[in-house]
Amino acid sequence: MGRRPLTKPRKDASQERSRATVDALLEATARILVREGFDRASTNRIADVAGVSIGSLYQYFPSKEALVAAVVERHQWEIMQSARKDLAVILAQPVETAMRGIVTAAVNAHRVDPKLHRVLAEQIPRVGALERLAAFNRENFALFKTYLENHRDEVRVADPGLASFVCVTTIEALTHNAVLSERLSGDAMDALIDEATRLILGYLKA
Amino acid sequence: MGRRPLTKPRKDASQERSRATVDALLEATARILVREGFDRASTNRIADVAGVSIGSLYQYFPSKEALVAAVVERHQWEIMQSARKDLAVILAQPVETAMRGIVTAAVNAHRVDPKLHRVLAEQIPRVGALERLAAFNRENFALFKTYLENHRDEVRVADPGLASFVCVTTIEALTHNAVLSERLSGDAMDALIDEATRLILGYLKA
DNA sequence: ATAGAATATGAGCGATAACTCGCTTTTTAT
DNA sequence: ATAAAAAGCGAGTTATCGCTCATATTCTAT
Repeated sequence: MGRRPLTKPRKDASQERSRATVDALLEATARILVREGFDRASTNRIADVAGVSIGSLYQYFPSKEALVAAVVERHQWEIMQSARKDLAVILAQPVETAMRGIVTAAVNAHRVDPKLHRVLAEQIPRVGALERLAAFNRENFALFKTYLENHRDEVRVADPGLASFVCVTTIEALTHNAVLSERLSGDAMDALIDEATRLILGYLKA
Repeated sequence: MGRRPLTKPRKDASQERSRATVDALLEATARILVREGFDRASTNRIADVAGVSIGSLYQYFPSKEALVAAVVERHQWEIMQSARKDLAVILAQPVETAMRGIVTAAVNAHRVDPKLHRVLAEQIPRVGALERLAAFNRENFALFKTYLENHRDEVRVADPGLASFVCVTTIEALTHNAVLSERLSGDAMDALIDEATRLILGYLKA
């Protein structure tokens, strides 16, 4: 009887029950990360909070790192959902409105579970998930650059690559800091969006 | 015989020999952080690399956290050394030259042991050292705000607090990303300084 | 020279972490 | 009804980590 992998982590969950288990694990991981930080998030504790045995955890995730990476991936997917629908519209518009739209979209993206976003941004670079984050940023960069090239007549930009680096970095930093600073009353947020838009437009239009 | 603290970590090192020990420990910690990351930097390993016994480590640092915090502090002190002398000159100048000076100073500050800077920025927020970093940023923010208020006639700024947040965040993010991105050939760096200066000046002068 | 203070040592303790494995229970398919 | 596959279980293994302490060595002052 060739019994093979009983402890070797399985890839997918085919039954309804197991899908619920995986979900509970992801949810528990996110909750513990937010409430207690990465260091307190032991696999035993995660399984406990999820109401699942430690053995089951390792049926679906080969390591703690894989589990955290899955949480990161899921969060980024949700952020992308938030941005994608706006983005299609935005990229078809002239710079004045497009830039304001991009800034607004960035703020909204950061508002998807900001506490989780913070802990992932601050404490997770250690796991390989850093790679995914970098890829995510590269995609934003490429999108922005393409937009600039397509609207070259509206802006004064010598080097679209450099300008994209400047703009994407700036927008990301401003929205990130603003949302995570608890300085985020609705009015303050609107003011921040105004300022960021002015900043970027002033730069692009010389 | 009231024998008191034999294992209770001592505060300072009075003899030459012990000062060398402390220094070796700080150096070893920085080296391991850079080459292997926070997680591999166990106290036993640090002591080993420093060529010092684990017992001696705990004579001078009450905990691993204290040791890492000391490394952070030392790095920030070195950065401040780099910035302070420039800053006095800069803050007495009109915005056009001052902003370029600030951006340049920020770049130079990030160039003090950039690898250590990266690992401290990325992996250390967990220890209380995060507090020191926040304080550091708050100081930059306050300095910038004061400058803006003193030069109100040269710029068009409705809210100096908001404008300082925007400028400091932007400069920090741009220099941080640029220096840590290995995109740092001398020419590229100069171009980045130009762009950042234009960005900030365009914003401040409406 | 010598006593006491300062400094250095490293085996080992207690805690906790990630992860395994033999086994039971539930579901699916026949 | 029943066998096999899927899912679940959790005590226990292994490893390492931060840190202690009893003791040894070196330095300073008299």
